[in-house]
Amino acid sequence: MGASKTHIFSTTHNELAKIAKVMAHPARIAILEYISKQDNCICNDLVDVIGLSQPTISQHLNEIKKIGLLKGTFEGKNLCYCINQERWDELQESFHLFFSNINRNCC
Amino acid sequence: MGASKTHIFSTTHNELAKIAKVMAHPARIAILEYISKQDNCICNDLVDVIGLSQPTISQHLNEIKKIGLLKGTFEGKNLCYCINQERWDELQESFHLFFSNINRNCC
DNA sequence: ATTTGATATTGCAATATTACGATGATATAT
DNA sequence: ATATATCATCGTAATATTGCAATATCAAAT
Repeated sequence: MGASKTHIFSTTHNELAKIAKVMAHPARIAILEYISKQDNCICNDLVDVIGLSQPTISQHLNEIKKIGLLKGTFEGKNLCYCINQERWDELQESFHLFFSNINRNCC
Repeated sequence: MGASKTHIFSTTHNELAKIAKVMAHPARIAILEYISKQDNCICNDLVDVIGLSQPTISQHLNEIKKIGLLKGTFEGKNLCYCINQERWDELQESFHLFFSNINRNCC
């Protein structure tokens, strides 16, 4: 085994799990927080800020990119990206919905 | 490697990542949603509801328990647990804080 | 055209996760 | 006491994740 049985779960559950998975690493939390606090698009400096090797940062960025949290240009040297705020708000809403939907009558 | 370099990150980042990790599996999302919607504490039926084997469900429940999301008795047959609502609210607040803290002046 | 500066990709080793069968433990019913 | 029902633990196989060195790529400057 080792692979999740995604097919037995609903799309909603799989989607939220996928988002959570991206957030399930302190480096990616740190990267997201750093980018989200910038005034402008980011150029490099993440390797210095986070403290992991360049290939590792690159991989983490890719995971973040996969769920649509980054926007900008990713071409060669003119790369310049920042948080996709629309997507950011969507994720926030997903978590909000999940946590809001609780039966307060229990216990 | 294979292990996260948790020591180079802040407690806050590690904590949020740990919580996200628990939510990073559709089975655990489904389990949490199911329990959180119940009127009463849960007794069994999770194996039927989710569709994974009993040992697997047991493992997932343990992960959820580790971050304090369940309360109740876990002794033999008198087991009876439900969502720890205080903790639930804490986690909700953690995600809310993370997503709220974004610089809207960028792009 | 070559160098430079920066990110991406590949390949690999170490570790973690997911899943389940077999087994163990524990409480209740018979 | 024995059987039954239910959850926990162990052991193991399959797969995924993390991290980095080496290397490739790519755009701009020289």
